[in-house]
Amino acid sequence: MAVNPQLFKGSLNTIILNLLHEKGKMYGYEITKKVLEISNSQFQLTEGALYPALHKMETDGLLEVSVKLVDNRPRKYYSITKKGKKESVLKLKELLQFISQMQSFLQLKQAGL
Amino acid sequence: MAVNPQLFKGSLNTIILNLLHEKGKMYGYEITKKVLEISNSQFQLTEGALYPALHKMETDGLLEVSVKLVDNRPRKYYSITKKGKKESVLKLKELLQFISQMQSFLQLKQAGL
DNA sequence: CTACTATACCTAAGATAATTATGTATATTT
DNA sequence: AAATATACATAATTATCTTAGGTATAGTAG
Repeated sequence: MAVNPQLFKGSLNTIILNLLHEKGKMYGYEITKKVLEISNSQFQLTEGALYPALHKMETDGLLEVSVKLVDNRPRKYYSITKKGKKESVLKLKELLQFISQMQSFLQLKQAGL
Repeated sequence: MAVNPQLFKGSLNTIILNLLHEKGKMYGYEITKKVLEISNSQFQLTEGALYPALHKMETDGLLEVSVKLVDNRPRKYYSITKKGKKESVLKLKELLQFISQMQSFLQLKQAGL
């Protein structure tokens, strides 16, 4: 009973930013696994969606990268910048507003408006 | 303090279907005004988004149309089909799941996971 | 009586963002 | 030896929305 992935689309950056805000630093592959885990396998964040999103947020100055060599393979750790933290708080607010908005819409529906 | 319109994108059809499920029949212009009203002007559903969505749902058999002449102008009333009702219930479930999913994500965040 | 606003439909060009399908390469498990 | 997991990445396509425009009638404001 997976959640319609369409709904997550608008919240992708919000999820990533808040994860990084919380965890400090993570690398791409780790993020995909973590999101799968905390969503009980309901939100499969594909790499084709993730990597371009990470690159864009880096370009926008929300994230910064440090590369580390692990097992002879380079890993790109993303951490959140000051600007990114502001953005993550903002996006969290927006998400909460959206949720409350949709809930009141559904309540109106049940009230028979 | 308007809600980020990006978040509504994935819920456009859900909103339209549930409105029509509730109200019986509505026409396009009426839907834009109603959505603006019940969202306290926070979600401006543009016509460029609405009409293509209505046409697609009609093609998909979720909606059906009856044209009425009001003040010498044709109005296209959309009503929901049996198939559309099933879809609206499904989409409502998906939305509630998404909301609960995001809330548990935010709780995990506050718990410091 | 003219201009603006509201009503009511619509589409097309462009932007954005996701999916799907690949591609590369190493390490581990079967 | 083959398959899976790890770890990065991009390109083509598709979906969906914004922006901007178009048509037309009716009512209101100056």
